[in-house]
Parts: sequence; C-alpha cells; structure tokens
Amino acid sequence: MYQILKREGRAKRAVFTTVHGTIQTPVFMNVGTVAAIKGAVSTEDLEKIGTQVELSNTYHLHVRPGDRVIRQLGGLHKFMSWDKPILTDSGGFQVFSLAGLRRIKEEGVYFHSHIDGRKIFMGPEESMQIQSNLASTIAMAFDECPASTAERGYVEASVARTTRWLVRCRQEMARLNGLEDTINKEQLLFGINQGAVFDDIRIDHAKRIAELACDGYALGGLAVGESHEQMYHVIEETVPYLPVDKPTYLMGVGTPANILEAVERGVDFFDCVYPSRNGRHGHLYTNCGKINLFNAKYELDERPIEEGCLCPACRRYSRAYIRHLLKAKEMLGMRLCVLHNLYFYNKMMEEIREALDEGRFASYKKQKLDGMQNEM
RNA sequence: GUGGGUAUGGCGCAGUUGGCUAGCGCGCCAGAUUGUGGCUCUGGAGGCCGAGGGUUCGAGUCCCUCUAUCCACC
Repeated sequence: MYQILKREGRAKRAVFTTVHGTIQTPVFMNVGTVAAIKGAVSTEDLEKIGTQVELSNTYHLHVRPGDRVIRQLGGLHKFMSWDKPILTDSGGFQVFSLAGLRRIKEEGVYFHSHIDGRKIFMGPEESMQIQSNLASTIAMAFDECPASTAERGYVEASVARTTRWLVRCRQEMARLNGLEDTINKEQLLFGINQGAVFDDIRIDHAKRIAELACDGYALGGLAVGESHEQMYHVIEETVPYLPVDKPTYLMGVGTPANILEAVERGVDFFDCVYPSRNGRHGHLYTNCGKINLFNAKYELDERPIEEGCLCPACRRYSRAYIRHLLKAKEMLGMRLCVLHNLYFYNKMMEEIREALDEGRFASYKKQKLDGMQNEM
C-alpha cells in the first residue's frame, strides 16, 4: 500500500497505492474545498497540470450541497468527474477557522453554518459518516486544532480528547466500510497529531496515535500563527515518532520553502490554499520568487509569468494581458493565475521526487531556495 | 435671453450657525493572507476647495464679479 522507494536522510520517496490509483510522493494535494478548485478550474484542467490528489472538505460539502445528495449521486468522484484519489478534510479545522459561535464538548462540536447560520453538530461519528457518504479515497480523523497560542493546560486536555475522538473515528470508519451499501468500502483513515508547539505533548500524542494503526498520519495545528522555526522544530521532533511505514501529511502547509524544509524532515503529503488563493489575488510563484501581477511594473511586460514554464497560462499569455484581466476582474485572469500556481507546485513536487530518486535532494533544495529570493 | 442649482484629489461625494492638520467611498500605489467565506485586513501617494476681489483675528463655508456646467421657462 505504502512503499518507500528511496530515502535521503529523513526524506522519503514513496508510492501510495489506493483504490483510486497510485500517488507518487512527496505530493502536493490541490485544494478544492467545495469539490471545485476556486478560480474556475475544472477537473479536466487538473489532469493537464499534473494533479495527483484533489482535496475537498467534509464540513463545506455537508453544508452544501449535503453529503446525502453526493451519496445519491454516486459519491464525490462521480459527482465532480475525477477518478483519481481524493482526500477529504474532516471538518475539524473549520471548527477552529470558522469559530464564530461554537461549543466543543466530549461528544463533538456544536457550531453554526457559515451559509445560513443554522446549528450543526459534528463529532467523530458524524464526520466519518459524512466522509463515507462522500466516498473519498482518504478520510481525515475528526480532531481539534488548538490555537498556536493556547495554554499548555488547554492543549493537553484538547489533545487527549482528540485521541479519544480518533479511537471513535476508527471504530466508526470500520463499521461504515463494512456496510453493504457503502460506496467506498476501502476508504482509508489518517490520524492527526496535535499539541501546538509543545514538543513533549506532540511526541506523546504521536506515540499514542501510532498505536492506533491508521493508514497515514498527519501533523495538524501548524502554520496557524507560530514562526517558521517553531514549525520546523515541531516537525523535526515529532516525525520520528510517527510510523515510518505510513505516509506523513503536513496539513495546510505551505510555501514552496515550507514544503522543501518539511520534505527534508520526512513529510510526504502536503496541501495548502496558497497557490489557489494567491493565484486569485495575482500573486504568482516563479523560480525567482513570488511576483504580484497587480504591480504597475508589469503593465507593459510581454513576457510569460515564467520563461520556459509549460503551464496553460505561460504557453500563451503575457504578464501584461493577465494583469489586465485581473484588474478588469475577469474570471479568466484568476483562472490562468491559479493554473500557473498549481502547475508550479505540482512541478516542484515532481522535481523533488526526481531529485530524491537520484539521491540529490539536498542540492536540489539548496538550489531551489537560493533561486527564490523574494519567497516569503 | 430669464430664473434656479452645482463647482472640493482620477471619478462620485461629505464638510453642521465661518475655527481643519479639508474628510469619505471607489480608483491608483504597495504589503499581508498556510487542513479557502472569490474574502478580508494594513499602509501609502494624490487637493493652493472653479477664477478674481471683498468682509473677518480667521473663509471650503458669508458678500460681489467672472467662468464652466446642469435643469426649467422663453
């Protein structure tokens, strides 16, 4: 299922086999929260820009159109016409990020819909049921993501609860996968490590969930306000306590530099809204760093976003034209930028894999980082 | 031609009985954004307040003249 092909230090080059096909890692999953990559990007586009895994969100799809609707329509793959792997986030993070009115209790979380304000309850069982209805390839455990600034006492209690929730997630997932009418009876479950920036809590939790035999393990609660150094430190300290024979997923991260640093520390799955959100805002990734196409200096720039790039935007259009589209708020502008950014990320992951295959990741990483002067 | 209205940064406007360092929205310029509410936030540049004269300690605000423009009526 998960086979390591090559190692360089802690960095892993592997293949993860699923019912929806194999995933070459390290991999960057392209985020399409509501079963759509924002910016008018179709699944047909995803095939063209080298996407291996699409990521959607349990909470968002539960609220609209409703997981039962998607189940009736044959599951997420059929619904959005994407036959490669899909990972669904559990909704745990939304409890944190959409934290308007919410109450976290042992059984789960009560909160309000961001669409119409109605009350919603979601606990481990509900999250698994929704994800089972969505029939994604990989389901994420329902966790709590404490703020990076949370006090130690709170984090300890929260992490203990997240562990209990993981036990319930596994039981419920096993039950659902065994049901006659379940769409994807081989749905995988990834557990999530938490602990804010407290090394010992992170490590204890990693050891604890490693015993629970999940199909993969994620580091959650990072890139939520702490410094890059703190994040790298947590990854470095925690990854050795997660099963090496299972994929490791760093949730919500990050910049190209973040990814290179995390790959070096043993992470092989990533996802982040940066390429798509920044694309919509005209911030584009290049090998020389990030550029803001809204800047006046690109008004007469006839070059592509990046010389030599083979993405749909760079093959045909100039910076000046795309800048005009963005300023005119034409959807095409956003679309081309998102396509470029996702292509850039997917391509970088491909380069990382090649470098690992050939045992030269360290030099590749250095060269890539040196090139990206403006990278934040 | 007559009567009335309006003239304030690129555009649209606020500016109370005269006291401003002349504001606001959009736009412009730049920056943030990490398991996504196509958002949001943060900075910055840019005005001798149509022109000229007067009253006053003090005028974007009051008076006179002119110019431009809009509306109505001839």
